[in-house]
Amino acid sequence: MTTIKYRIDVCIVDDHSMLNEGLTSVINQSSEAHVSNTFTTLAACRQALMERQPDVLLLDVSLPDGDGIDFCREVAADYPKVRILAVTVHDEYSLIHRMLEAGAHGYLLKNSSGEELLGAIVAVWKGQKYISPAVADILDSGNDRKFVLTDVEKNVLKQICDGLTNPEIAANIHLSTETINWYRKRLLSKFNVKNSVSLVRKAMEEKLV
Amino acid sequence: MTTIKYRIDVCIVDDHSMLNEGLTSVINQSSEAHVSNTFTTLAACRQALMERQPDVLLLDVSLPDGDGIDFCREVAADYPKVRILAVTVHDEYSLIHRMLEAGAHGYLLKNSSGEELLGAIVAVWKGQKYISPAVADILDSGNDRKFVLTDVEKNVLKQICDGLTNPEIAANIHLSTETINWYRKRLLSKFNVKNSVSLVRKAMEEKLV
DNA sequence: TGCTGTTCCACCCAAACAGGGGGAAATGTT
DNA sequence: AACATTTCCCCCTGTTTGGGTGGAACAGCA
Repeated sequence: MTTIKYRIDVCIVDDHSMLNEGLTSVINQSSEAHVSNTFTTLAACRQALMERQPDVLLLDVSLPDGDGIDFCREVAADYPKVRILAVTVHDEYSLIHRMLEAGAHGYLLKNSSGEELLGAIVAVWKGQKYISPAVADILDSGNDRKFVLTDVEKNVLKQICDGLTNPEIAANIHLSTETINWYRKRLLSKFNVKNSVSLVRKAMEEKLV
Repeated sequence: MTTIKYRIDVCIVDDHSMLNEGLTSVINQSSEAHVSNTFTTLAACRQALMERQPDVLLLDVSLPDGDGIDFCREVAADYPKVRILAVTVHDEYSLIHRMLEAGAHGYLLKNSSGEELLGAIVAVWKGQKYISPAVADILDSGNDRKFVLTDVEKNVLKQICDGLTNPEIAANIHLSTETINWYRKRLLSKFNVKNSVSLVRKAMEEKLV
């Protein structure tokens, strides 16, 4: 048995305090890392980061407080030495992609084992990227059928999902009703569906809303 | 310090093994209960129940294997002595209502503390119902605006959500297109929305799909 | 400079949707 | 038996949608 020189300093941001307590307990039982703090809101975490930065930040995607993706970008910019490991239930291509693009150093699903979590913490701490196998599969398979949308298309899609009609959307973004109708049809074609209802379902399933 | 006579036997069914391990660790550190087994699928749990029944079963709603609600009904029928405590992230009125109706003895959100969890385990073990305060609020506030749908309405709603048109649905359940159209309009009115897209969104948000 | 792609707008047209009306048969309740 | 409720069907109306086709303005790029 080797002597431990250093235990990685970990903070957790997740609104499910059950998971917070559970993960803390699991991590603290290990010899590689220990949890110095847990938060259930982004605000609390942001506050604490100003005082003190952990080595690794475990970050959920959906917080009551705001968006884990934006927060990830924020932390990566303000505290580049903090390694960010996304820990979430969301296995949608779009979310994983955006999270990694926002500067996350690893992405783990909550159905991973505690063992894998510890391995991931060590890996990102060492400066490696850690993508769990299941997530890597999703990234690969999603690569061919990823939905590339222009800004206007995203905007129109969002408003369609909110139940707005072509004339209403047209009024909102100062375009012709016919143009909006054209975008709607392009979206139907890109998502390979035949009506707006299916479009909305698919967009929601892919978490593009 | 009092002497402990008995520790409540707890099993956990949740597909997020991180939470499983975490909860196990939290519960086992307490003096009131201990975890005898954890499962990530309903099938595994069903198998184990035939051999041995715990005092309390912690049950998630969404399992990869099937529906936590149906499973709850099944366990309540086959093993009436097993107390079921729902532990989930879902805070929608419809789900809570159906879970309790299916025979759950308690309902806890995953953002509850470990302390509250232990209290809940003890409470349901004693034969009490445990509804966490946040959940009780939802049940109360949801009582007035609950959506009561007839069987046909539910059927039509489901097919609308799948993107089927009036003629298609009419063909499926052997009714006139006009009748389906009438049901659609009744749904719009019941959900207080003005088009099918909004209807689908609301139904999905309320987890009625 | 020409090429390619994106964005925007237009027109036709059939189908589907949404709002309003009325009405009949079956079922259940009292 | 009288009553309400549920379920089912039909009509009319205007709006919205979805499937085509076509074309102009503008960008980036070779």
